[in-house]
Amino acid sequence: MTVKTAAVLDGGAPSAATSDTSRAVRSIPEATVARLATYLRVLAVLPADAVVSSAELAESAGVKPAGLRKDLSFLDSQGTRGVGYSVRALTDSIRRAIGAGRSHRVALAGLGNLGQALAGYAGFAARGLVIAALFDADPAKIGRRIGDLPIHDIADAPAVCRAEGVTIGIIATPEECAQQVADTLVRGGVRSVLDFAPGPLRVPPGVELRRVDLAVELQILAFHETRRASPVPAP
Amino acid sequence: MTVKTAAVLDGGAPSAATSDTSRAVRSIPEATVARLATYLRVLAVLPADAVVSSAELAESAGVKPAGLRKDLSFLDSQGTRGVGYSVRALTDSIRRAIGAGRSHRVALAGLGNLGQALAGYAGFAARGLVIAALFDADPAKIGRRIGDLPIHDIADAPAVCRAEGVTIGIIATPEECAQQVADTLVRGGVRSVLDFAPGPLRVPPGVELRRVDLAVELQILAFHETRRASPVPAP
DNA sequence: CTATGTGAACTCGTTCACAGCT
DNA sequence: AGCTGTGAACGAGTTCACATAG
Repeated sequence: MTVKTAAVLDGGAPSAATSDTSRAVRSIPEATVARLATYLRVLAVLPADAVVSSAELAESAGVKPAGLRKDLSFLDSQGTRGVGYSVRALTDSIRRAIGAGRSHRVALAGLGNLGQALAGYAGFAARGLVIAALFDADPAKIGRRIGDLPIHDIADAPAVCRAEGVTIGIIATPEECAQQVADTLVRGGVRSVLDFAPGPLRVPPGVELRRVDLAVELQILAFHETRRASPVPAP
Repeated sequence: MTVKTAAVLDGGAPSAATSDTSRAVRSIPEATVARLATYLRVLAVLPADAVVSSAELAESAGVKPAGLRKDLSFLDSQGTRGVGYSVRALTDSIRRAIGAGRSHRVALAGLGNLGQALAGYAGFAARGLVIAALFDADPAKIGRRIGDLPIHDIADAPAVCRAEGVTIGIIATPEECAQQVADTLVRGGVRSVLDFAPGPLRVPPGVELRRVDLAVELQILAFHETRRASPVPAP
């Protein structure tokens, strides 16, 4: 088998790159952050007072022991040599490093099937993510409620986001409105955006952008399928 | 701003790694494949008889010209020096390389909100992906139809998948059943799996696995938010 | 003697600069 | 002159081996 670290795609600005509000904090590699989140989930199902070895954790998380230790070396981790890691201590440590400590307020724009799936997604709260506002542009949806949150008109996003202290935005709208929605959210003070809409999206410097493109994911699988069909071009 | 190539997460087997049905085909880097898919989308909105420069395409796709050309260098691409790329020729070339040529049949397991969102997702057909079978374990859902496809009992997956010639499977079930569903699909001949369920998933060697973990994506944004809060530890 | 922590080699991917067509 | 194609430098991330602490 071949486990690949999922995908991606950048869709944002040309290069500008590293700029950011805070200066280049010499810190945890993004790839490591992703894995730390996974370790956190694995740790969650273990008794708080217990000790695990890197081998055990790695096994559960699907990575290699050495890699796991490398990841943990980025935090002020405190494993005990010859023994292992205290589940409680390690959990706290990762939480602190990753920001699962403080809670972040997120806005969700676009309440089609995908948006509703996201709205209903558990595991948000567990990770310190609080969905604080819902937006859509469809008059038929505006005003209705999902759970105990009302769906606001996307046009009101700037005001609502500020009022709710939202810093993270999720875009689950059709491709056409994605850019406009992003602009609106950013105007509301959103500094990190997770975009599910296909197509390029541009955000101002200082705003963090991540994309998940379903079509691209599938396309990559298709690629591997195709490759299977033609073992080797011609040696 | 900081555009990051999206995420990920492995969750699969420990290492086994590179093994695969076909021998290591010296071929296109995965990162490049992801971008090629994007270029394809950009190209789709251009007149077939037209010529674009790497600069123009790169601008639209959100990458740098040099990088784009590097990507294109992996295929038998034929740009004309001093001029640019023929939209038609380039499109065909990418299609062929990526496998958007032949059509792949995919099975979708789990028809909750996310599953339905996926089932309704356009852009599949456009990319040569055909949803050929739907599965769920909920008796209330089995037998109903979405579009013109009936929802089958996941237990029938092996038979149905083989009958339908399915090679790609999408798992949109709750975490608890993910592993079992994966096993079932694989038994039905599925060779590539896209997993949306959190938690680790193990597939046999030779089966390609990709994961999209919403919680992890969000967690990464939260991380950047947190980092923003503390500019620099203490110089 | 066990399991952690990490420097150093290595692999993969990105960036750049420029040579080569047209 | 203009834009493609790519070798070579660079950087990020992964793997490994081993020194180190309990």
